[in-house]
Amino acid sequence: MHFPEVSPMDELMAQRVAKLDQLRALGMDPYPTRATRTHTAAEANALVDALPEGVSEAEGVVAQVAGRVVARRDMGKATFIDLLDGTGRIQVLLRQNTLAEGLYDALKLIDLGDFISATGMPMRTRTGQPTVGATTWAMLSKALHAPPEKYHGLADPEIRQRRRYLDLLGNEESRERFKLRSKVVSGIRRFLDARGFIEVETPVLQEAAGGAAARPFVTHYNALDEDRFLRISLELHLKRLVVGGFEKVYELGRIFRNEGFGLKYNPEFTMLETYEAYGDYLQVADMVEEMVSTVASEAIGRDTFVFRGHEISLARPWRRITFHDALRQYADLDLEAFPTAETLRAELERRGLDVPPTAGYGKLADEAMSFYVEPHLQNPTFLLDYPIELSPLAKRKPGNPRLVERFEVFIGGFEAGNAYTELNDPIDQRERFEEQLRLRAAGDDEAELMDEDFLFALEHGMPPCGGFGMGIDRLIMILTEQPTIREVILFPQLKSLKPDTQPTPSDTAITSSPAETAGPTTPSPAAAGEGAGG
RNA sequence: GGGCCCGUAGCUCAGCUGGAUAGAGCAGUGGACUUUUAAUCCAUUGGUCGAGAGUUCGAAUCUCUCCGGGCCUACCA
Repeated sequence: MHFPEVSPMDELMAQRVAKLDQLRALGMDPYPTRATRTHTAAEANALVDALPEGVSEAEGVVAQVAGRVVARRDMGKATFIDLLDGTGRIQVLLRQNTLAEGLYDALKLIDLGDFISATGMPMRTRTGQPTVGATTWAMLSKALHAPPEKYHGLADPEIRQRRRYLDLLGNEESRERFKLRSKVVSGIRRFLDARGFIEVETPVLQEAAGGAAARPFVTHYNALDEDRFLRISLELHLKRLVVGGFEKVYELGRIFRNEGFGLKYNPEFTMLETYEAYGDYLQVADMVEEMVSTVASEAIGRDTFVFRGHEISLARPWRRITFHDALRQYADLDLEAFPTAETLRAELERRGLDVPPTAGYGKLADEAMSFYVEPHLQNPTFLLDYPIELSPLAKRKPGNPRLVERFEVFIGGFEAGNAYTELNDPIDQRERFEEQLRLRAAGDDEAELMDEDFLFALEHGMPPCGGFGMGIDRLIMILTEQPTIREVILFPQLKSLKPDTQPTPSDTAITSSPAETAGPTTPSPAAAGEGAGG
């Protein structure tokens, strides 16, 4: 195994713990209650960069910076320390002749990973590096473990994902990637808000999880002594809101699907769903094109990406092709020649595809699409007009009762989004649910369940409506050019650690003499913490 | 579930066709150095080589079992 246990008090940690006492002996609290800073690293750097040509000191300016000690170069009577804060790095120069008595010697109590503050004049060193020429410094928080190796960083993917804090504090690319994710998400919100959408929140815990073909997680509600299901989609509640009169709604939230995890799957993932009254799936397609290309350009500054070896352009317009035409083009398969589940199954088996025994017509067509078509769809492509069997919540296509007005959008060879002209005929919707129940009875445990309240809502009338759903994580994968979903989720699902490898608290028990400031031990744990401050 | 691969110091990794006391860099400790930036230089601490069993005069190295993990595949619109 390559996963380090939380070590018992090893030698390195013992040395750091001993420094706690040494700091206290010098009158320095290793964990002071609060800190002050006047400048972020970025502000301090900018201040120096703004100095006129030939001027190397910001005379009269006193800047206090704070951050984690990420590098240290000890030159004898001068020491350079690099601090990392949320805005970047700032170098601090500490010299024996500019620090108060004893403060220079106390530098040996600073280790990599500690948080300190340093105060002094912003300046430029001989080599041009913006630097705070410190006249004093203070410990803000002492770290008891060494940070990851400074040059190679933390490389083990498991530790990087399981202990993301170590990845983030050691690997700048990782920090940048998650900042980018945040910019994309806020960009999506800005885009939708600007178009008059309102953001809403709907229940995660549901009596029946519907709106998608997936198995839910089950949990137990103690107060009612009933099971609840974690939502697998946002759809049915958002459409209730359209019935209620909200014309443009979206929700950006976590959904949960009880399935395995892998390169592009995580059991909990972030979904965007939008519903627009008086819209249809073609209007939604226009909006999606605009939203994704706009957000990519704004958040990342470009609209071409290299994803899994393919160059992908998000520039508009995006290609549009029907589901049937795509199968004709990439598989030389004409679905109209195989109109029943039996004939289609026979054809796919003749071609050597391994299809699940319970698959109905829709599932079979989808299998063929996944196998033959999906890998070719690198640049954004809308696949239009799906078989009705695959889409129990979408409205029929006028003139062709076997198709629905639906698209899935593919980018980088996988599905990134899904949209319908929403089915608003309550009678038709009831029949579709009944068909789903038949599929379920035939062994498809991902088929939709009847949702009587949703039907009751539709029976009150829902305006024509275009709806859309997009897996945000997959979009982020493309925009950050990451081949795995785990690299774009801060804390991805991982196998649980077996008990004998789990850190045990007693292993990390630390003994050092109590701080002068420490009060008597509170006898009741319930009385501790939380109440103070404010 | 199937296939391939990995586990050596706190971190990043060598060593693996069996050979003596298991190495390097970083981090740590001690020392030199008042403008460095992967600082440099000198010295030095630290390892039950994932665990167990076996083969052998001798195992980090070969075999088996187990533990933990990764990748691919399968499952998963």
